[in-house]
Amino acid sequence: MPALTSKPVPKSRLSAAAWEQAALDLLAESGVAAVAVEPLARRLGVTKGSFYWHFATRDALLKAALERWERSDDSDVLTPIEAVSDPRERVRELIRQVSYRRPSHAVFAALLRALDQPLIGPVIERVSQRRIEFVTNAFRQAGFDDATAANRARLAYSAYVGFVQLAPIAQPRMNHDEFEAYIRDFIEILIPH
Amino acid sequence: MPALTSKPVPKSRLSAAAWEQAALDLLAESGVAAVAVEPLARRLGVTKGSFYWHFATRDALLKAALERWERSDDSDVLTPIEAVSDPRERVRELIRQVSYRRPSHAVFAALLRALDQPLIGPVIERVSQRRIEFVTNAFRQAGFDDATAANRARLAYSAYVGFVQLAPIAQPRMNHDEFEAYIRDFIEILIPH
DNA sequence: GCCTGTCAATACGCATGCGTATGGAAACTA
DNA sequence: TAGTTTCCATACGCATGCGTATTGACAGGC
Repeated sequence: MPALTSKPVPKSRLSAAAWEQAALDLLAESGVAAVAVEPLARRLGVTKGSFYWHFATRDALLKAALERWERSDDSDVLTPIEAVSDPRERVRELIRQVSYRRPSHAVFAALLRALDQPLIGPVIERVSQRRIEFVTNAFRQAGFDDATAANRARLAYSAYVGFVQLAPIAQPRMNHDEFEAYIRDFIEILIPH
Repeated sequence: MPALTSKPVPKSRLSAAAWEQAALDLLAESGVAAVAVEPLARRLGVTKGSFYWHFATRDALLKAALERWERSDDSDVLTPIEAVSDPRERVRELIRQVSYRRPSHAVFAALLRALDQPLIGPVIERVSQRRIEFVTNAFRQAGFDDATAANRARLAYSAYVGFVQLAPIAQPRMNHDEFEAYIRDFIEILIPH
């Protein structure tokens, strides 16, 4: 039974894309600092001799992986939700996405904790900008004036970021009903009536 | 001119408290990972031979420093604000404290980014619990029922945490007036009228 | 003035991480 | 089948961080 931690067996030979995906998986699980060459290689069942054929440096891998994530995050999360016409329902759906903690959100949470690093900061900055604009538009369509919509969007996004950070240590661990009630209040507070 | 980064000159001989304070300073500036024995010793103008006389291990220092911070954070931030009688004004004052980014908040922001570490998680957990209770009480006094007060407090605290995290990369860097307007909306949204 | 306890310097061993160099095996190509 | 390209293993050098061991300097108590 060869199962140390995950999958220490190389299917065949590796591609750069495989390294990038593995980096994102590890990133989501254990944070940016854990994305190191040797551990990744062990996980893929090879040695770092392989890695340095595909990438010049560790930062190059990180950069490529982040670009991959940023692309997929946009098209997987925001774009589908844009189809929802009612702005209240759209925001509700956005929040619901978060609660289900898809892999993309785990990556986001991990990146938030490494905002200070030069490779990470700009990514979060761009993603945040787009998301806040997305929510601002929803609020405008819900009838708020521009300034109010912007501030409510900032508040909503900050609350989202804070929630993502605090969720793993949430005190008595909210159950499903409590969470639904919280979301109801969340929406009601941000978009009254 | 012996000034490399800060103060590489030992006043005399060091105490454990001096190490703890230096650890908190470095923590606030560069995060938990930066709190390493040799860099700290350099900063204090000694070598690690000194450190291991005062502390058995690096984690022991971190633990002591965190206890020190947790104590002072309670008495410096929450307790003084409890004196403010009007709940709206109390929350407003709490938020204002954050905006001025006192050292204690820089420590908090750094700790948030290391929530996964076993020494950090419980500290943030306790501090968050107390703060959320504090805000929940304010909302109750403002006339909300228990469940609503709790959810609004969660939302407010999440927004606070998110704001602290995002502030360093805030897009066009809010100016003072914009920030004041944001705070006004923040209060208005959370405690209408 | 000695002696003991307090604080610190130096030197070491060990681990982990990055990146390089070089050689080998497997796969594709001609 | 011979040769080239692609992918990977092994071994090394270097840096940083933790913790230990040993020795030294300087204080105060006697």
